Amino acid sequence: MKKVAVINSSETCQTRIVAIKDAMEILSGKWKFHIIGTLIHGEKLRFMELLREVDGIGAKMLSKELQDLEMNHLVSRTVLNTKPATVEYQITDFGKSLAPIIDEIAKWGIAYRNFVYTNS
Amino acid sequence: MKKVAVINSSETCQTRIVAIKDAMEILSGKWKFHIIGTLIHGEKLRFMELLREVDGIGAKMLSKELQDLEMNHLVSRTVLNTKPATVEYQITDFGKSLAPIIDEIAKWGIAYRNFVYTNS
DNA sequence: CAGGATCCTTTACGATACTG
DNA sequence: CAGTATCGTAAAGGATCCTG
Repeated sequence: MKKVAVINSSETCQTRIVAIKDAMEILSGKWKFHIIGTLIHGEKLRFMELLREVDGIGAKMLSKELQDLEMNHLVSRTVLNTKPATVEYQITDFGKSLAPIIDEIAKWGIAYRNFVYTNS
Repeated sequence: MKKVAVINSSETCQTRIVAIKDAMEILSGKWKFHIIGTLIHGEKLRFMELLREVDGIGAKMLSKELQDLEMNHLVSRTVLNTKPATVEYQITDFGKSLAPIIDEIAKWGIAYRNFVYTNS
């Protein structure tokens, strides 16, 4: 009984560590959260629109990050047959499940500012 | 009235972006969450203990990350006058405010696994 | 318009050896 | 014990030019 409990708790802990590693691997980098945040906000954006809205990013980075996000099922990509071709990016339903994380991070970032400001 | 609303929402949006940038700057890297998680779990750990508990990290990285975290008020460092000197690291109260973020990320990491597993 | 190719700079990270 | 110094590699990020 005790043994089972220990094993379970150990497994839970390992699971958490692996889960955090997974998540960070997918979400790491300078731009992921900005892109996702932008897409959650304004569904269906074209490449150029994202390039403008995600402040400071370059075309290469945006392209690469979008591919990553698409590969991980967080963003969908639709090519419209116009000419010249336009492409629409959209957050997936699963991608939307990141909203709570982004909210928490934003909240904490604000709290951090207040804290540093108050204690300096 | 409309104008005020727009300005407010724009300011709020900017604030969020900056907050996320702040937070990610402080929390980015391969090890921050693991170290913080470990310290939240088991208050008062020495350098060597952390080196053992944070799986895979090297002394140089640990040292540098701890300095970062201390500088950002997330971790406190206490030198005990024993010989040879031992040092205790401890999460600060403010550092503990990261717990919700870590929880959300861990939750999401698990959900991600399930999602990918189910859709593949 | 949407991006790939190329080249370059800068960080991140890691192994090893060494010191108070 | 708790680090620092040094060196080296790999990955991230960016500027510019080019193409269907």
